[in-house]
Amino acid sequence: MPELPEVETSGRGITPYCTNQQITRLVVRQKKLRWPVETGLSRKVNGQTIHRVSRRGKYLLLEIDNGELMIHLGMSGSLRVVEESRPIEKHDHIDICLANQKIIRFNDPRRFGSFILNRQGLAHPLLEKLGVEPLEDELNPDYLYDICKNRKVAIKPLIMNSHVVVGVGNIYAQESLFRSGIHPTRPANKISRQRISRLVDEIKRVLQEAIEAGGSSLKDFTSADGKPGYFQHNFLVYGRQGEPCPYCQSQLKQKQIGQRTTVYCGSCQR
DNA sequence: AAAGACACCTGGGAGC
DNA sequence: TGCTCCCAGGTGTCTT
Repeated sequence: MPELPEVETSGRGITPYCTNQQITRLVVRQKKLRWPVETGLSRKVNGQTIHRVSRRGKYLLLEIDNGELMIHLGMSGSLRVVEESRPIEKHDHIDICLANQKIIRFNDPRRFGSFILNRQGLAHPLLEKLGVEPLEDELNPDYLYDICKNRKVAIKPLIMNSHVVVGVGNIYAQESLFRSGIHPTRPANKISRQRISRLVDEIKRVLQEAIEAGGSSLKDFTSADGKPGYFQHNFLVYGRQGEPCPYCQSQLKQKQIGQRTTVYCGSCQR
């Protein structure tokens, strides 16, 4: 399940192989992704050079001559660097073939991902309304508290709202709320500035730790066997319903909040 | 404007 | 073993 740390790690993983490389061919085997892959995409990017890899939210941006390839991994997508000889596997939907004989291969079983040629830069409809980057200074206590004080919605869906802050998915929302001792259903406007400040710190910390863990577990992005493998992080509450709270030992609870499963500690989180 | 429901899709696990 | 059912997850879009 690619959350921001996996996206960041994927970007770093492919960067050394594709930066300043010419695209010799683009192969689309499956057009039906989250949005249909643009007709003639292959022709449009053929011969262009990838100048830079960056990230906005969970979108990876591969800057090319006349725009950028905007890749979203959805919930099950992955990118791998493979040799040309590597057999095509199930759900290998798109190949970016490069002049250095490497292929950036996009695999996505659930096809919630997307592969878009963006000619509008940050004005693209999918980018223009995105909230702040969690690891930048723009996510700070002032910013988040200002938003929270006017909202009655539960804090968990609020921090998962990509128009507020990008890159906080279900897993890291649960982890950061647990670490900051805030109950996931607490209305956003009923949380003190001090506690919001703590939450901001924990969001940054949990994401940063996961990126560092990913960087070490993914050092070879061309690894022969298996997928790049989303790193196993030591989650404190995610997926641990019924287990004892790591802080107070009381049994962790599970609840649907905004159609998303949420695990939390009823005594540590208020 | 805010909040909630819903859709998209497949693999994997549970229950029969 | 095989079938059916349900769930996970991100996020855009529609409805209230």
